[in-house]
Amino acid sequence: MAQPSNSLEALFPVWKELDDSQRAALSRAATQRTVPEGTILQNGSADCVGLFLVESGQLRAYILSDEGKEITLYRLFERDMCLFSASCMIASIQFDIWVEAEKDTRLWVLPVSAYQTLMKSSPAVANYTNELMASRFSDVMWLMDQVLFKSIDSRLATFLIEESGIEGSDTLHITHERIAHHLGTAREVVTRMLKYFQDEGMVRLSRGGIALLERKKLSALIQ
Amino acid sequence: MAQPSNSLEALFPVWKELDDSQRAALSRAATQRTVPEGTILQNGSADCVGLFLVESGQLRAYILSDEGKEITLYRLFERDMCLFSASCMIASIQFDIWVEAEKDTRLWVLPVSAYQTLMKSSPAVANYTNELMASRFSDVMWLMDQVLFKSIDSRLATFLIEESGIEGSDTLHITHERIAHHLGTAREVVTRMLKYFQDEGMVRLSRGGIALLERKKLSALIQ
DNA sequence: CGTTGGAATGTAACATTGTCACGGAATTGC
DNA sequence: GCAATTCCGTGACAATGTTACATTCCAACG
Repeated sequence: MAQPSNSLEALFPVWKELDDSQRAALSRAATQRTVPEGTILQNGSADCVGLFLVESGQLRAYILSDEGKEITLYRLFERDMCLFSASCMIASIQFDIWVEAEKDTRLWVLPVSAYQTLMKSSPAVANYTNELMASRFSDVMWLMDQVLFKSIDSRLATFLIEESGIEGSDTLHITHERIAHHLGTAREVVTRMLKYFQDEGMVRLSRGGIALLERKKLSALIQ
Repeated sequence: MAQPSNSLEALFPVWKELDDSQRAALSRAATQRTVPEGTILQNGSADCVGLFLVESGQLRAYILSDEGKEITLYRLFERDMCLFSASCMIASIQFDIWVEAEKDTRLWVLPVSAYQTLMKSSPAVANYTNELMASRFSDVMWLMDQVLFKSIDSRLATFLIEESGIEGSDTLHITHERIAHHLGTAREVVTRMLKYFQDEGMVRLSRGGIALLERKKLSALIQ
């Protein structure tokens, strides 16, 4: 059977540090999964399937309040690995994260038991996991900085520019509500600020769409 | 020479997983330090002395904005270890943390190089470091939840009760400004809310002091 | 002792952001 | 075409943050 273009071997950075039996065990345990956009891959602490290794597509990790407010913590792209879908693997993790597919996504699932065995026996895997967690930690600290120290106009401008980079286009197809969920604010606040951006000529709004007209002016808003 | 009551052996949980040469190397590298209340042990990314292992006293980790706003991320007590004073050890850490002594504190300093050698060679140490990072990550996620989803009265009530637990007293000796720095808000906001608490009979205020009068009423504010 | 300087607190006015309650417009599914 | 749903616009108000001071308390000093 033909290997897919992005094999486990190519995606998992510490593969080269593993010995033959470890490689065999991981290959045996790993499975592939393809999910359509919108799929909730992880809801809070509910399940603990294993680590997700993104082969293609895009995931979004976020937290959710009792009242339904949400904020995006970080996003995962090709080659990124999602630790928190396996939070039961690490006893000290005491919070609930949600993960959804932002695009149709193909991913490897590495079961907790197999990965845990690797971590216990291989310092390389344990240290890689460490770096991975530190990387997500850094993402969340960046977000903390944004939430605490930046104003909404700055944060919205940052988001629009970032998003246009991800999509590779000056026109974003996204609703105000989705933006609000990314930023952890209310839809009305986004609408209000976008309207101001439009009045200033920085964007052109349409239903479900935002065209960036003046990147320089938007960038100037970023503190 | 007499060992201090809290030896490295007693404080470092994975000591028992180390072999003799590892123990010897760590003992040789570790130094002790005693710092008075108010000492800044770590400022941003400036230095990278090593891991702090608290023997006695109390530390506070926080972030600081350009404009001088700050918020407490978590606190460290006896037996806790501070990873981020050694952030250079983990390449993926991309944020700046400040650490100050909230009380006179006695701590061990484990130099980065020695600890890194341990992590590379011992899965136990690497996995312990993992748990440690996950634990701090959880602290920060709790804070994120507070900042995003809770109101100020709830957060202040939570802080007062928590603080009285730490101090073991119903009377706190702390200024409004220090509380504001813990909560990541402005001094005036704390003053305003405390005045409300006092009007409701929940606390009695004095210069530099807050007496908790009605814990039940305070607890009821916590969402 | 009185004085004085700094730290801590009080407070009013205003700006920004979040919440609530709508209504209207655009799109989708019959 | 029509109904239902999604998305957006908007005004009023609440909560929190900011600015700019005034006032009070305390400790140190002469």
